[in-house]
Amino acid sequence: MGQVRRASLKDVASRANTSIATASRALSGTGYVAEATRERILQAAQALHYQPNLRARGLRQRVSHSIGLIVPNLLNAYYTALADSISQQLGARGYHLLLASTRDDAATEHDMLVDMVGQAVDGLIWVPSVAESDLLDYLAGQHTPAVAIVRRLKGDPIDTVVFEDRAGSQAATQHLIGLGHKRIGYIGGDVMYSSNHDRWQGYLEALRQARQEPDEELVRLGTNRGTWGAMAANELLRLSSPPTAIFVASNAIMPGVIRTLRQTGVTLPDEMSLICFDDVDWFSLSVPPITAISTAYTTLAEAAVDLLLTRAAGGSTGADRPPVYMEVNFEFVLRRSTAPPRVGALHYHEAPIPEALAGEG
Amino acid sequence: MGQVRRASLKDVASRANTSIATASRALSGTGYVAEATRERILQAAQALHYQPNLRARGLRQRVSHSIGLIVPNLLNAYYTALADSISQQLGARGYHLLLASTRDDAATEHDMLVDMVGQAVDGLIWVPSVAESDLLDYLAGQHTPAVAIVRRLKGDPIDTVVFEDRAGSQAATQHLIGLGHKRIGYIGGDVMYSSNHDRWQGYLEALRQARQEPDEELVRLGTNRGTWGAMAANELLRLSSPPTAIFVASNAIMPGVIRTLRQTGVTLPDEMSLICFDDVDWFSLSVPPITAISTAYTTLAEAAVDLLLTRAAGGSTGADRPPVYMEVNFEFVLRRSTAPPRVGALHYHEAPIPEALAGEG
DNA sequence: TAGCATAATGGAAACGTTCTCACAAACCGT
DNA sequence: ACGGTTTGTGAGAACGTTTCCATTATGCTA
Repeated sequence: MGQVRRASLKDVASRANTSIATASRALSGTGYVAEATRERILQAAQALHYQPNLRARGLRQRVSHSIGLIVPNLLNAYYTALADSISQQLGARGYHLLLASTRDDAATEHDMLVDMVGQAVDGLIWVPSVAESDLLDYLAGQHTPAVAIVRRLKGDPIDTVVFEDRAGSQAATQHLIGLGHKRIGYIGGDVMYSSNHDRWQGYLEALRQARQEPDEELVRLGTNRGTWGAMAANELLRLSSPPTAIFVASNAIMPGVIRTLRQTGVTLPDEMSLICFDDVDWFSLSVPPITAISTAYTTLAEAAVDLLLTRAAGGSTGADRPPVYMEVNFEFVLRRSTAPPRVGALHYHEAPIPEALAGEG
Repeated sequence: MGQVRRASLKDVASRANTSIATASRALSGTGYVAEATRERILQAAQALHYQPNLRARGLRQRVSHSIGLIVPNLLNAYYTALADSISQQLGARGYHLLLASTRDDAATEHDMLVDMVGQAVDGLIWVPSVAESDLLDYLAGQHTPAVAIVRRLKGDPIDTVVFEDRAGSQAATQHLIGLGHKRIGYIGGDVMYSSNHDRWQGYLEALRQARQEPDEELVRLGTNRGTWGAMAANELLRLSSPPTAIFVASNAIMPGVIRTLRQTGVTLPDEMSLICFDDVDWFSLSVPPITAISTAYTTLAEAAVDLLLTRAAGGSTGADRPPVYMEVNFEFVLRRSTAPPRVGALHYHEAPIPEALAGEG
């Protein structure tokens, strides 16, 4: 009639003919326990394949050594790289990772967050999908520290680490301006997300600084998806005065843009310059290779984990210090998809609306 | 001097002037509780922002409603798509996801797995990095059900869901053979992993069926990384009698292969046919678009979750039924990177050893 | 030899739940 | 008026830990 459950400390203790308390001490290495007894206990534990129940331990110690990560999805290389990096960081510091993806659905996001708090995570790393959230009060009420990444919350009420969206975007646009472009298109995601908002603003800012009047026609705000890129690029090309360069604000949008450009026979970089915020590996293999603003995922991950764990440790380091706001540097990666504008008008073939791409699902 | 911890059931109960037991019943909706009392309790819970501690609940109920996922990394689109899909599946079924990535390091893998069992997950979805593992005995001892995905364990001792590595590989090779290729190169990962092993075998099998003598010179087994692809492609090109087609066994290897081909000026598909096991979105944007064997991540994820949860539910469905082994279908995606071999010898430029690519880290 | 720190042990409380009971009150059908 | 069901409630055990505390040997110093 072998037991049908995992061996518990009680089992170990009784097999080693000792008390639970002593067994606990022996295994955790704290407090007094005679060498002989320790030996017996260790052996018993070994024999029973004893594995401490971290859930119970967490309950007693009120620390779970686990943190939650909430991202919109795992299909965009953006979040994937982040998750991988964060997972590494946490592992190295003895923490477990609970992962949830929200598909940018507010209700789902709410549920997952509440749920993670329920799981008693020690902290939360969170890509918020909304700028203002009742979840903040909630988190405060539950005494669960959280750090926002990638996207900001209004007023930055909690620790925040984002990329230099505005500055990077500005640099990209300036690059195009510097090449002599007068009509620069912008294809980006929904500006309700701060990252998209800031990139958009960076673009406008650069134009203003160069004394170029922003043309609303040239700005296409949609979603961070390949399908949107295809549509938006099509629209830009059909303008009576199409752009000579396009700044794409997310790698997820790029496949659609490139596809449309190919289908319409517009050549890069002669007839159209193309630059993207956010570098992914296949950009360097594209024909021509794509110039991009590269962001340091690892740095962001490190910063976020650091911030969170310090905050979670609380007490000593001052749990009530004001929220920290950080931006991690971008890097300009010059490749071959940008060049001075060609003189003369742009001609392109009539293109069918491209079919859906394998997007973020 | 407000409380510095989360509100517990006790707090709710005392605020509602009732017992813990009744509060529990009211909130869980089980058993008898008077309407008036229920009202009071719900209000108290609301006021205190009460959130049940799932850790404690799990302890008592011996069910955690969480499952662990162990993957080699999250930078390869392969595992990323899988993780995303599994995360969706689990979320929909009310389960939490604990994620760990091992970097294919056996020691790390061991630790993470033991750790997850310690967390008392209800089950494990696992990409094993070794074919035989003492972890199996361990899992059995801990009564933690697990399903292996992507890679098989020797003898398939537990539920297993993999892709049709062998058949897909065979189909890819047959495609090249059908085009008339006589010298088909193979670039793949370490065959200690069953997926790589089976793909390699599928390739050999196809050759044998076509009465082609496999040439060891043409087979390059290394790692699933871009850097390896670059090296291996270089080696193949330098052969006195180079291949006219290359079968690449993993998407992660492709960037390096393509880079080398570009650098040496070998044109696709005229001078070299290229086909890849495992389709990723940028293949369709490559020049030319890459022919590939596409695998159904979502299907695999669904199957794995189904299998695991049934197993975890145990009892009713027969917890002791023999392990299930499943393969999920591949799809052949014909694009433009494959063509009949060109007559005449292949010429290529001398190429430098390409620098490291952004690989799996 | 008394006094006292040190070493070794086990009992029991606590963490926050759920859930089995026992009990009491109310309501029923005879 | 009586046995029986239904309704409502709370005490307390249990889940598997850690940890505080009390207890007992043991060794040492004065």
